[in-house]
Order: sequence, then C-alpha cells, then structure tokens
Amino acid sequence: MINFEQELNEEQLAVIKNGDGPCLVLAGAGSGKTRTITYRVAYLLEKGIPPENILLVTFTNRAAHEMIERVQTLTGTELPLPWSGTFHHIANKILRQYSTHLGYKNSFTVLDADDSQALIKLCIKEFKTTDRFPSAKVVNAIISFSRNSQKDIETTIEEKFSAWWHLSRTIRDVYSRYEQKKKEGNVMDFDDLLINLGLLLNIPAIQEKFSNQFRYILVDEYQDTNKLQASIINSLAKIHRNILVVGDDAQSIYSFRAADIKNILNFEEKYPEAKIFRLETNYRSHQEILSLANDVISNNRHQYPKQLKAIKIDGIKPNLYPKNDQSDEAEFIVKQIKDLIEKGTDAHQIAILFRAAHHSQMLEMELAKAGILYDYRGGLRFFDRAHIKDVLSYLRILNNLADTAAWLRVLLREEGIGPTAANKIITAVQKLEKIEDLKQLGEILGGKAQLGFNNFLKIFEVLLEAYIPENNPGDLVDAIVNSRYSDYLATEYTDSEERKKDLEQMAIFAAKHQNLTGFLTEASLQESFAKPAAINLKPAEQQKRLVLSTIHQAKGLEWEAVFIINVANDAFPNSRSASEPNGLEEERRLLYVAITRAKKHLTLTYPMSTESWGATAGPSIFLTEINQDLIDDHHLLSYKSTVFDRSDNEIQYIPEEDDRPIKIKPGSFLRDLDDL
DNA sequence: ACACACATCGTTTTT
DNA sequence: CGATGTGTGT
Repeated sequence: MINFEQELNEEQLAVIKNGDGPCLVLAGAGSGKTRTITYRVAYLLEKGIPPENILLVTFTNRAAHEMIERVQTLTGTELPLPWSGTFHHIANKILRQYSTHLGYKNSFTVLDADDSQALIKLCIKEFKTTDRFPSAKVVNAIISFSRNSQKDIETTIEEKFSAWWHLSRTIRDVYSRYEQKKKEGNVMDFDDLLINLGLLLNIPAIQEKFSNQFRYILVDEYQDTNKLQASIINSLAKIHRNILVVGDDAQSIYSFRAADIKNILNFEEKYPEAKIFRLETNYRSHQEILSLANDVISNNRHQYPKQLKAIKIDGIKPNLYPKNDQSDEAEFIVKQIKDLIEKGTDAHQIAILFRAAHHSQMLEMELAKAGILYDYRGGLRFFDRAHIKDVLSYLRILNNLADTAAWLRVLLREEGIGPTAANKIITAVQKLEKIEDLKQLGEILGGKAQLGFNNFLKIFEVLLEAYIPENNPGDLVDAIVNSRYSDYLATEYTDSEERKKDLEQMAIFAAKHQNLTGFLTEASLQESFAKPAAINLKPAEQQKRLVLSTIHQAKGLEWEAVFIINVANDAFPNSRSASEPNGLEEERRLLYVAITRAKKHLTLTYPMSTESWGATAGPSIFLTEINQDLIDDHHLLSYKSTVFDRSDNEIQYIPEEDDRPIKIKPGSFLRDLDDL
C-alpha cells in the first residue's frame, strides 16, 4: 500500500483523490507533474482498475517508459500499462487492428518525414507549371499544418504561408494527389495515423468499444497537443468522461507542429463540469534560478499569471558571460565543466542546452579535444541516418511491394537508374503477380539502367533468401549487411566501418521484434536517437555522461548544472520563428523552459561575433530585457567601463579580468550594450 | 536518360 | 557549409 498522504503535498494529493471527471491540472515547471500523474495511475491501479482500462498519453516514448517504470516501482508489480505512449503510438496500435475499415491493409507502412517529402516531390512534378514553386519541404509543412490544425489548405496558406497564396489551387491538387498515392501504396504518414484514428472513431461501434474501454484517460504535456489530438481525446472519453490533462501554458513550445494553447485555455468551456487544480510549488530549482525564469516569462502577455514558489532558497545567482566568438565560448564552457566535475558534480548531472542542433558544433569539437564524452539529444535521429534508411528501405519493399518511397530510395542509389527508369520500374512492380517475377523486370529497361537494376537485385535476392519464417527481422538486417550493400558502403563512405557497426546495432534492435511490420513501425516512430558514439554503450555507461541537447529535447528533464549557450542575436530568438504570429513569445517560453531545467547552477553565454552565415551575434534581446539584479553580471559590467578602440574598422575591447581582447564587428551589439 | 560539375539558396524546433 | 537545383556533356 502506498502512503499517498505522506509522499505527496496537498496540491498533488488533491489531484490524486479528486481526479475523476474532466480535470485540468496547471502544473508549473518542476512542480512534480510526473510524480502526480504516476501516483494517480498507481492510485487507480490500487483501487482495482485493470491496466487495460487506463489510457496514458505522453509526449515522447521516453516519458511513457519512465512513467511505467515509476508506476511499477510504486505498486511493486510488473504490471504493464498496455495503453501508454505517444498519440502516434496509440493510434498505430489501434489502426493495426481496424485500418481495414478505412480501406487500408493492416500491414500498412508508416512513412517518415523524408519519405513523405520524396512522395510529395513526385506529386509536385506532375502539377508544377511555374518556376517558383514551394519546395517539397514547404508543401509538406503546409499540408501537415493544415491537417493538424484542422484548417483547410487555403486558410493555412493564407495565414502562415501567404507568399504562396496565388498557388493555393495547385498546392491543393498536389495534396490530393499525395493522398491518393499514399492510399494506393498502403502507406500512412505521421499525420495519417492521427487523422485515421479520428476517422475510425467516427464509426459508432468502434468509438463505443474504445470509449467504453478507456475508463480513465490521462494526458501529459497538454499545452503541446493540437486540435486533432484534443478531438481524439474527446472522442475516446465520450462514455466515462474521466479525462485528466496536465500542462503548463508557459511551456508551450510546439506551435510549429500546430500545438494549440487554446486546448488548455478553453478546457473549462469544453467541459463545463471541469475541476481545475494548480501545482505551484517548485521542488527543482533554487529560488534564484526561478526568479530569473519568472522575470523572463513576465514579458509575455499571453499567459496565465502564476506564482511559482521555490522550496530551495539560498542558492547561487545565475551567471551571464559574453565571449569573444563561438570557439571562445566553447573553450570557456569546457573549462567550467571540468571545474564542476572536479568539485564533485557528476557529469550526467550537467547539461548544455542550445536553441538549434547545429549550435553545438564548436562545442563538440572542444569536448572531443578535451576527451569529454557526452550524450547527444536532438538533431539527426539514429533511424534518420542515410545507411540506416537504406537498409530499412529494402525491408520495407519486402514488407510492402507498393511502398513507392522505399523503392525510390534504393533504386536511385544505383548507377544507371535515374528518376525515369525508377518510375518505370515502380509502375511495373504494381502489376507484379508474385515477388519472384521481379527478376524479369530488367528486360523492360535500357542497357545502363538494366545493369543498375541487376545490382539492386544482387542485394534484394540475398534478402529474399533470408525471408523465411524461422528468421526474425534481425536476420534480415544481417543479410543485407552481408550483401553487396557492404561494398557500396565501403566505396561511398570513409567511415564505412562505423556505419557497419550502426547496422549491427540495428540488427540487434530488430531481433527484438517478432515480425517485420512491427519492427518497421517501431523504427519510424522511435525517437531514440544518437550520434554514432553513444549507441554502442550499455545504458549504465551512458548515464554517466554529460548531456548536450536542444531545448526542445530537454523538455521535462532536469540537471544540477545547466549551461545555455549562444543566447545571442540571430540565434535565440530564432528570427524565423520570432516572425510568426506570437512567435517571439514562444521563443521566450523556450528560454523559460531552458532556465527551469536547472536545479542549482545556471550559466548563460553568448558570443560577440560569429563566423556563421548572416548572423550578427552579441547578446540576445531576451538578455537586455531581464532585471540585472537577478544575474551575477560582473563579467558584463566590466564591459561598460572599457574604452572601445575603433581601428581597422573593427572594434576592440580589452576586458579587465580576462587576458584576451575581444574583437567585435561594428554592429547592433553596441546599442544593446548601452541598453544594459 | 543520366552523370557530373557548378551555382545558388537558405539555415528551427519533432512525432 | 550543405543540401538542392541548373546546365552541360556523354
């Protein structure tokens, strides 16, 4: 039995005890949100609710695993929670059983962003009449946003992509063609998973089955759900109406994915009987850090006023350091980290956060020089790396001969095959009776293309031979590794040995799955990522490491010491994002999220100049907004007292404490400095 | 119809 | 600087 009264505070306890019916829990950063959800689930289980009647929706798979683990520890059982995971995972699980109602085969393939784009590219080709046409990436963004926000294509273009307004007709045509192609190929993209679940739930019998089954629904990170997701939840909760959502409007950072903060703000309107709970006690950060966070967010106008109070007082003020350029910044951070580790902080209790994945490049070089190992979150996912996707594509063809995107990928790689020959092959494949007839296809091709196709067959035939019931997906991956594909890797890449190791890892992962479809779906929905260095390690070793992460990926996590780098002009806020409606506020929330990850030490840095394309560097406007009393800014103050030397069309500044002079390109930063 | 060399464009965040 | 598109030559 769990002693809820002792292990939870009053705010949290209220949620656990009175969480029936529609409930909105407004949980500030570090207020024990995860704790509250896990205890609520444990409470329900203790009351005898069967696990399969609980639906737990999280933002990432990682969060789902973490919660299941914590629930298991709490209840002291190995109880699985079969219905926990991301929206996409849950949708996938249901669709694997019922997608035939929508005209799919249950073995449908899930396309990732690249595949969708490749397919859209084909569609664009069919309709494009002018030279200036949005790229496949942009068209994909338009389509995806429109579907997730449940607005039609025209409205989406008008509101968010107005530069293409005159082409909305054609873009709609491209969209229809794309939909058609997906249906023909029995494939779904990420958005289809949600949309099709929505459609499925329009069928009364199915809706009744699931809304009857899910007696309790819990949704984490509700501020980052979109309209579509909210309507799915609403539909699933129709019978029991036990829907408990947890979120923090100040941490809404996914509007680019059509996340709609109105889901939280209008919750009471939608569910008039809703109960509202607030968690306002912060257990994570020292008051000094929280004060800075509160100060930053207070510049936003669209928000619920909040009074987050820290339990921990008497901490250290956050630090702010300007640095010469990005390499100085990186050197400095490495020095600070070595310092912290020497003084006893565990490496895995330190994180370096940044606005965009590529901001970490300098730092990674410095860390490599210093021999410091790190875990990397964000950026390219493991399953998005080129060689991994190649191998997946062969498997996908095996799984679904109509998978156009997979065909394109493997065919275009072969010498002698271009778009035209590839299309010829793909069209012919659709009419194929049995897979063995594939070998005859070469005959319809010209000389060069035929050679290319034969090279493809050398790989694919090895795979076909390995495709027997006794084998699992891992053996199939091995088969490809042992085929001509290895030679290809060797000739194409200098790091082919590394890549082969990646594939071996992939085989191990694949071997955990019973069937091919299951493995392929996991692969496309997995957010598990890693730069090559990190994946060969056992989890225990991984946990010892310093963490590098984008701020988005850092959501929900916490560390003793946090460094936020490149808090600079043209970097943070990101200018494109800031120019969206309310974009600046979202960027500010992003900084808020970053700051509130820190428990004890918080350091912000920025470069004065940068080599990177078109950027000016210097302090971010967010830094000029903050109350200077809240930061330990003596490093900054020393700037003001210095005389600028304007020789050689370059401004030089000799700091009082540092030994290195700082060179600044004439530009905006001077004005900003005066504002400080 | 393709390959290969050269130019140009824009560069966020993720299931 | 890297991915993507254009142009030319085979």
